[in-house]
Formats: sequence, structure tokens, C-alpha cells
Amino acid sequence: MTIKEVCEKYDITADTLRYYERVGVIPEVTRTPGGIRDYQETDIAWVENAICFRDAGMPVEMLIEYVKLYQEGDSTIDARTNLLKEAREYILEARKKYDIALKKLDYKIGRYEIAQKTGVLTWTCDEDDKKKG
Amino acid sequence: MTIKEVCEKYDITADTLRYYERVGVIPEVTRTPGGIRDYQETDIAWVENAICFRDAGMPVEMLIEYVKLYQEGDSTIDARTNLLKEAREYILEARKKYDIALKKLDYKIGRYEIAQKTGVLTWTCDEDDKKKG
DNA sequence: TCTTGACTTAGAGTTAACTCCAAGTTGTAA
DNA sequence: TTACAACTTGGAGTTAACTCTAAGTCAAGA
Repeated sequence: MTIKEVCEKYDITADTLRYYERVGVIPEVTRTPGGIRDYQETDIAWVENAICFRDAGMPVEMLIEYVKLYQEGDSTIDARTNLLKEAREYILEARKKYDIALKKLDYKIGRYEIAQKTGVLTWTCDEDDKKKG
Repeated sequence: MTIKEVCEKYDITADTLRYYERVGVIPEVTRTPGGIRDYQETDIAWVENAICFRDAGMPVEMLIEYVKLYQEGDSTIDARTNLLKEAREYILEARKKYDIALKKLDYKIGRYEIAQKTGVLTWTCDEDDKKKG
């Protein structure tokens, strides 16, 4: 699979894919004899992982660390497990914050919709919220 | 409340608080006659909102837009409601990605823990996952 | 009053994560 | 075999969101 095909499949730029490889977010990609990237299933699986975890806000540094450990072989299984668990906490923590924001948003939207329907800003029970918009 | 107290309360730097005010993520904060920031309840409510939505990955630009609309008065209620709904979609979308990453992590952690317990990398049913680490 | 530490501003610098550029190479189609 | 698009690299540039610096002002205690 060419870099272009991978780009299109995952809606990501070629520059980003090359950047990921250069800094070690993914291991080195398989090449043609001429030196052109030819993504195999395994390469693509790494790309998929990288995108998935970056989408979840994981820092590039953490992904690099994981790939480095992976390349050191079986002796790093413990370290990798720990890293994955750390990542898990990281994501759970972040998701908690998303839920709080969502709750706040739903509350605000509800009030604004009442204001729209009635044509007036009718809230009176929550001066603080009224003041802060 | 002084800037220092607000910093400590929300675990955020004074620089960030001043930055938020400067670029309009929050409206201008109440000052003492000498020009020193003296956060009132309303100011703090804005700070809380800013932190909450930034924590949920909302871009600063979006918060600035909201504050701008808020300051333009009641005529912008529709626009504000739309902005809030857009923010809601944004966060829901992001959270979906967090859930996907979490699922992937849980799967990997499960397999690594088996490897740790048995002392061997025993997975055989999923060559692809094995290869990609 | 003087000192000292926290505050102020404008503006420059930093960091993470890309994103772009120039100059050269590869591979396919005519 | 020549054109030409798509690829390659190293390195510079960009963007968002802070973070720091310098030079000065404010305010509480000795």
C-alpha cells in the first residue's frame, strides 16, 4: 500500500505519516527496493494504533516510548503493561472531564432553548449562571 | 479574591489566567482602584467555565467567540445556542474516540497480563495483534 | 518612610504536533 | 528515453496555547 493510499484510508496527511515514522510513533515502514514506502498489514496496524491513541489525546512521547519498548523485545513486557495501564488512567481521567463539560453544556443549552421559545431570558433561580452567560 | 488565590483554587498559573483575560476567553476581571485583579463570584464563574471547557479540549477560539457574543447582549441568544450545540457535538465526537482507544487499551492490557502471569507470549489467535505489539 | 514581595503590562520565547519547502529520486505511460 | 507525477530526505516554518522576561507599580509590615 502506498503512502497515498494510507493517507486516503485514514484521512491523514503523508507528512504526518512520515513524521510519525521519523520520530518513532510507528516503527520503520517496509520499503520497495527503490526506497519508497510500501505499507504492509503490520505497518498499517501500527498506523491505526497511532491514530487511535492520538485521537484520544495521548501525547506522541508516550507512543514513542511504547514503540521503543516493543522493539527492545520480550524483556519489556512488564514495562509495556505498565505504560498501557498509565495510558488507560490518562484516558479515563480525560474522559471524566469531557463528561463534566457535557453536563454543563446540556444545562446551558436547556436554558437557552427556553429563552428562545419564550423570547425572554426567564431564568431567575440562578443569578450566578445568569451573570456568567 | 487575588489572582494567586484563584491560581491555587483551580491549579492554574497566573500567566494562564492573564492570558485568558487578554485574548478574551473570559471577560475583563474586576480590579481594585490600584488596578490589581480582584476576582468576584462572576469572574470566578467565567474562569471555572473556561477551565472546564478547555479541559474538554474545546479550542480557545470557540470560547472567545462565545464571550464575544455574550457581551453583545440578548440579540445573540440564537447564535450562542448554536455555538453551544456545536460545542456539544464536538465533545461527543471526541468522547467517542476516547471510548474506542479505551477499548483497544483494555484488550491489549488483558493480553499482556496473561503473558505476564504465564511468563510467555501465548497469543496465537491474532497474528496481527501479535506483530503490532 | 522604606523594604519587600506580589502585582501590573507589553511583548518575546517555548512546546507539541504537525506542515511546508527545496532539491533530488523513482516509476509508469507515451 | 523522455516526460512527469509521486515519491524521497533534511530541515525550516507554522499554529495553538501557553510561559517567561523586563521593567515598572502597588500594598502591607518594620
